[in-house]
Amino acid sequence: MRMGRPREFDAEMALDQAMEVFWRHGYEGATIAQLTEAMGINPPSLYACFGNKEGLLKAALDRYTKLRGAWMEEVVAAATARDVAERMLMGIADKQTDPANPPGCLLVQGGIACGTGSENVPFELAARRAQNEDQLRDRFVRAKAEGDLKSTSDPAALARYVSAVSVGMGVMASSGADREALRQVADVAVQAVEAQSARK
Amino acid sequence: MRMGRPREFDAEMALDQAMEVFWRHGYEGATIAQLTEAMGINPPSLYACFGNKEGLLKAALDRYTKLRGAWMEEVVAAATARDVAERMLMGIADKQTDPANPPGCLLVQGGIACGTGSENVPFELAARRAQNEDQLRDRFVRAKAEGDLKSTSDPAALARYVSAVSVGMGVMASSGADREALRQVADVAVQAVEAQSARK
DNA sequence: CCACATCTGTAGTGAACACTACATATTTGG
DNA sequence: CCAAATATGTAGTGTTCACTACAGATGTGG
Repeated sequence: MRMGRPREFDAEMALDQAMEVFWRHGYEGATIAQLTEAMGINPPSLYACFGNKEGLLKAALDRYTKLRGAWMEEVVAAATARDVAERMLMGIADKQTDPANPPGCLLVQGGIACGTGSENVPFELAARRAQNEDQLRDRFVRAKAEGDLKSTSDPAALARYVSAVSVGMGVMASSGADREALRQVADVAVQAVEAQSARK
Repeated sequence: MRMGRPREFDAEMALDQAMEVFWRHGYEGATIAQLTEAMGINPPSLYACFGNKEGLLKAALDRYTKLRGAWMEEVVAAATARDVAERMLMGIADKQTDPANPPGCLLVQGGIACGTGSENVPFELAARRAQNEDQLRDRFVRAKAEGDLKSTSDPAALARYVSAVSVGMGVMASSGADREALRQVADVAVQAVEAQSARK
């Protein structure tokens, strides 16, 4: 098997840069010129490595969810449903206002509505958000089984609620909300989960 | 004063059609060709009437917020902070899944992230969302003064919370969540406001 | 050192975009 | 009926977009 000339850039480092461009400008707003410049490569290298613009987005999303996957494990490891919600939402308040990243969440900023030819981008993002929601739901199912949540609680609805608040906070962060403002939202939001807890 | 040839289309009806295109595809995803076709006019008529694409968006946003303004009045007319939140969020669950409109909310679908040259579109949308939030905050300030909310409650934080949930629900609606799912989210969300109520 | 495979940089490609020049049509004021 | 003013439809304009042809560079296997 012949090997040919080796690639001169690091694919993961390049992906990190692409991720940031999509994060800041959205899928449609990000241009190949911006992406290649941020990645430090030329268009042919991008297309040889990732197929096309949408392939690059998917690779960036994979990397994003992989990085966040470890954190989500910490979140669902909290002792109670209430603590899961608090750890999740407070963590999001911090992450979405971390100056090391663009504000908000890539799974929202990436593209909520797209034009003709990119219709599946919003679906792709929604599918990744749904993964987080499923993880939360499973955790809340367990919490209900453990008697941590009321017997009348709906774990799926609770997970969807926490997911909705997360998304809403992401949009606010991207439009300038600061960390303190998001933490206040998280603080109020947790009280709804608390109201579903079996023990006061 | 010379009058010239009168316009052959109704500006408000044309705006309604443009609004729907922006709502479905976002600002960047909507093309002038799609807009003119939906509006039933040709590009020169569009530019003569609205200036440019961004001017058309602003006009559509004005119309959208005007239409929703009446409904917001009903929302804040509810008797208690809790009822305000419930009326708001349940109404949003219904509106965002109304088959007469595209799913979700124009103030979110319009554009959360945009590319170079459209940077102020997200700001424009955020400003309109902030108007609703201010309206809610004023209502919650009153609720606190009336003793309806606890003396420890933060009306601004509560308003920001309800606004965040609304936005999150909008994103969910646009990615396929049905009315029942959104109502469940609203139901949970209201409990946080209930927890801030003075009387159980 | 050679044949081949893969990568890289330059320099484009056609298509789609927002926007407009211009000729024509339809109104009002005199 | 004429002149000025505004609207309309046709048919473009230049620009930017995602994407690629191609030639040269750099590696591996024999």
